Order: sequence, then C-alpha cells, then structure tokens
Amino acid sequence: MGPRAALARSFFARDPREVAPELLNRLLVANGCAGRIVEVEAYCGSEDPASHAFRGPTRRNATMFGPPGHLYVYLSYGVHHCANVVCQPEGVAGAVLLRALAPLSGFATMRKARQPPAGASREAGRPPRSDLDLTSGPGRLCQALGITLAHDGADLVTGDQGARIVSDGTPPPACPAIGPRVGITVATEAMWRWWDPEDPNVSGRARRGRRLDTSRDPI
DNA sequence: CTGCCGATATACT
DNA sequence: GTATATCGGCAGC
Repeated sequence: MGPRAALARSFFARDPREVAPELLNRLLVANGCAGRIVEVEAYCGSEDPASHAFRGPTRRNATMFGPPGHLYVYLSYGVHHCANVVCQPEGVAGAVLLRALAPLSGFATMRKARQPPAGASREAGRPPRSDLDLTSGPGRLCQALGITLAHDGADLVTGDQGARIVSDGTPPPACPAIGPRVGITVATEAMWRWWDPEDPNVSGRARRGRRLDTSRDPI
C-alpha cells in the first residue's frame, strides 16, 4: 500500500462517530453510478447494543472486524441490502451506515436498477415516484447502485470491486442536522445520525425529522 | 399526512 | 420460536 492509500485508509481507522459526519458530501461510486453522501449513522461495535457487532463476531458481521475502509453489506429483513463503511483499526468493530445519497451520475442505470424485477410480485416494490427517491434510504441506495452481498468486504480505498468512496473537494456541511438513529429498539437515546438538512434526497425520516427535533425542544 | 402490515436472512432463546 | 440497522402497499384521517 502506497503512502496515498495509507493516508486514505487512516481516515477510516477512527471512532465511527468522528468518521460519520465527515463522510457527508463525499462521493460513493459503484457500477458506473455516483452519489453524494447526505445521511449517515454511526454504529459503535462492542459498546453499542444496536450494532450487529455488539455480541462479537459472526459470519454475517465478520467484515466489521476487519481492516477499515472496507464495505460491510448485510441483508435487512431478508429483503433489503444495507451498505456500511468499516471504521476503527483491524480487530475493533465499528461502522458507518450509508442512509442516503444525492444522485450525481448514472441516472439511467439507477432508474433501471430501482425498477422491480419482471416476475416479482412484491419483493422490490414499485419504481420510485421521482428521482428524489432513487437513493433516499439505505435499501434504496444499494438497489440503485447495484450493491449486494457480493460487495461485502470490498475495499473502498483501492476500489478492488469497483466501489469507492472519493472526495471531490466539497467539505462536509458546517452544521449538519443531528438526530436519533432510525429503526432501532435499543440505544435510542444516542444521537448518532447526521444528515444535510438542505438536501431533499435524505430518507423519509430525515425529511420529517426537522419538525420532530424542533417540536421536541421544550424551550 | 399517519399508521399498520408482510416479505424473510440471520442471529439468538 | 422471536427479533430485527427496511420498504412499499394500503386503509383511514
């Protein structure tokens, strides 16, 4: 590994709560498509009961215990794929879940990928109502960019399987929105979700979340 | 708009 | 057998 790749990998070898907000505005590239990361969540391994790695390694979560900068992909509810960036040094589990992208290129590919398979009655649902829903959720962005379990373990620094995370020079938002993680039943008090409040491509929860966060404030 | 529901891989009791 | 880091259809406001 050259010095450039080593520097890129060290970015990920930290606490996912530090890495997550810094991933906002970086680009995920895969399958000839690219999108700007606009919503993320941190999962903190052995100290986080909501993390798949909380109870130690299993076959599914093995990638999270591997080297940083790789892709951890798992199947949610047996239906949807979810893509995470592995953080922390090798041997320590941690990850950032990619929850939403702003699509940048490869629109035709993404629209086609988000189309339900010809024979499927229910499985993948219906095509999105607009391009705003091409990648506005963790399962949706994987479907759009063709990320499957075959990409579990892919190196996002070297792009050995065609998937990379790159920067186009845009810094992360100075004041990202912060809120609780979505769809968990434990550790719900942790504010470990970050998103760009100005971007319309965030997930449904983040679109409604602005209202929730302000109405909850008693002052 | 809100809320309920089913699909179903993987891990755990 | 039960729970889960989701999604889209549908019913009812």
